[in-house]
Amino acid sequence: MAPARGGNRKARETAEALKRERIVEVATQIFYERGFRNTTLDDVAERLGVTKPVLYTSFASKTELLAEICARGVQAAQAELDASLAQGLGPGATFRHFIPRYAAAILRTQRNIAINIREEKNLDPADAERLGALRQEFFGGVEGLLRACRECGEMEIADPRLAAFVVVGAVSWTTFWYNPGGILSAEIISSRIADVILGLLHAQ
Amino acid sequence: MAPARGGNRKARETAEALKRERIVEVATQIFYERGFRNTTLDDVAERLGVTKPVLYTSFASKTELLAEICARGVQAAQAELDASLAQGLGPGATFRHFIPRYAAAILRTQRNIAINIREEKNLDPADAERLGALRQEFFGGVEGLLRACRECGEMEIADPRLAAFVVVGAVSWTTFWYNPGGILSAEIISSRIADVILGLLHAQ
DNA sequence: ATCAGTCTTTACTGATCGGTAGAATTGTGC
DNA sequence: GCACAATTCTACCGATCAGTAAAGACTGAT
Repeated sequence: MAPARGGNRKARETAEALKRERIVEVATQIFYERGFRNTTLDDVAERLGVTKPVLYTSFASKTELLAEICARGVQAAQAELDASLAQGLGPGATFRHFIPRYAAAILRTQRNIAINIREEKNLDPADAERLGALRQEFFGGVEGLLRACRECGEMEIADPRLAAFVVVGAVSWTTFWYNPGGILSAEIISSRIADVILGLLHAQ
Repeated sequence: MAPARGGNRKARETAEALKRERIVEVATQIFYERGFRNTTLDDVAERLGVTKPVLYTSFASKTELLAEICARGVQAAQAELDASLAQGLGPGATFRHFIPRYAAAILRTQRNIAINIREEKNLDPADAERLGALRQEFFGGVEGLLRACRECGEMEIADPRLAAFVVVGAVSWTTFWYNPGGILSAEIISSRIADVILGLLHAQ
């Protein structure tokens, strides 16, 4: 019954990964509810049913935990962009494929996005720079896609950069009003937001 | 040369008002740069060339100062809405009058808006409620205006509430990318944003 | 049962900072 | 130039909390 040495190690690593995941999950919720600086690591540990030093076996510092939480939002958005680009469609079709999935990803990672926006000044400068670069990369991708749409004549876009700001802004802003327990489901909102944006760019 | 008793008192009150204004101005800048919790009142006092207790002659607490800063953003937006409504125009014309001025007001109070969004969790609960009510009032006004536009057949609006979210979101989001020192001036941005929004609602 | 290695807890430290009491200073009117 | 009021400064308190060291508990293998 006893697992071999290798298996044991693997089991420990899985356990560690699960623990890390639980910490991120709970911390995301509390940071979102009360704010980063109004939450102590004792609060996080308490809701996990453990004590503070346990957190330090998975994260080197409170800000490292914050950085991990922030990163997940941008990464989810970037993953949708990558997936849409990988479909091998033309610019317009790629954009139409992307938008509803992007909106859905933002609603899914709503708390991460909100924390990222709110707590940017509490990040370690190195992390802030890293995350800023990720955001830039994503934004550049959206802008590039819009520019491609314009160049092949599929959409009327006066200023691709401003258009990208409006698109990203309209989607990101849902973070501040979307209520998971409300009347409108995430599916309906992401689909309607997509309609609005595509209508805006005459891209339907 | 000596002012009368009444004049002296008035002078003192003006001085107090000016002092209060300077404190708000400087605190807005530093809170915006470093974040509320990363700024000490000693920092604010230092940049003003005074010491901490001086701040307490104008504000009862650090959070009261924060609340004042946050309130100014919403108030500026509300003032533009009120002014547009007071023109006595029809819904569509009122909306077209309002949008560019609203965008300009947000760019003008950019730092206040950003601080309001970021530091909401650091507000005193009573202040948070008060400011939330102000925001609600403003949002309700925009939603009502859009509903009126739809009802008199001036615009195609499927869901006035969602439309209000998109309008407020598109404008508010400028807070996070507008750079006062950048290429695009506030005038150009507010005018272009207005075009985008009005185009979106087929209201031009 | 016992031992070794791992994980968890208790208990503490050191630094930070909002807020304040009382001394010192400045300015004003006579 | 003096009395008196208003304002500002110096110096401190007390609470909070990230982070850690060292003791203790658990686990599985022998």
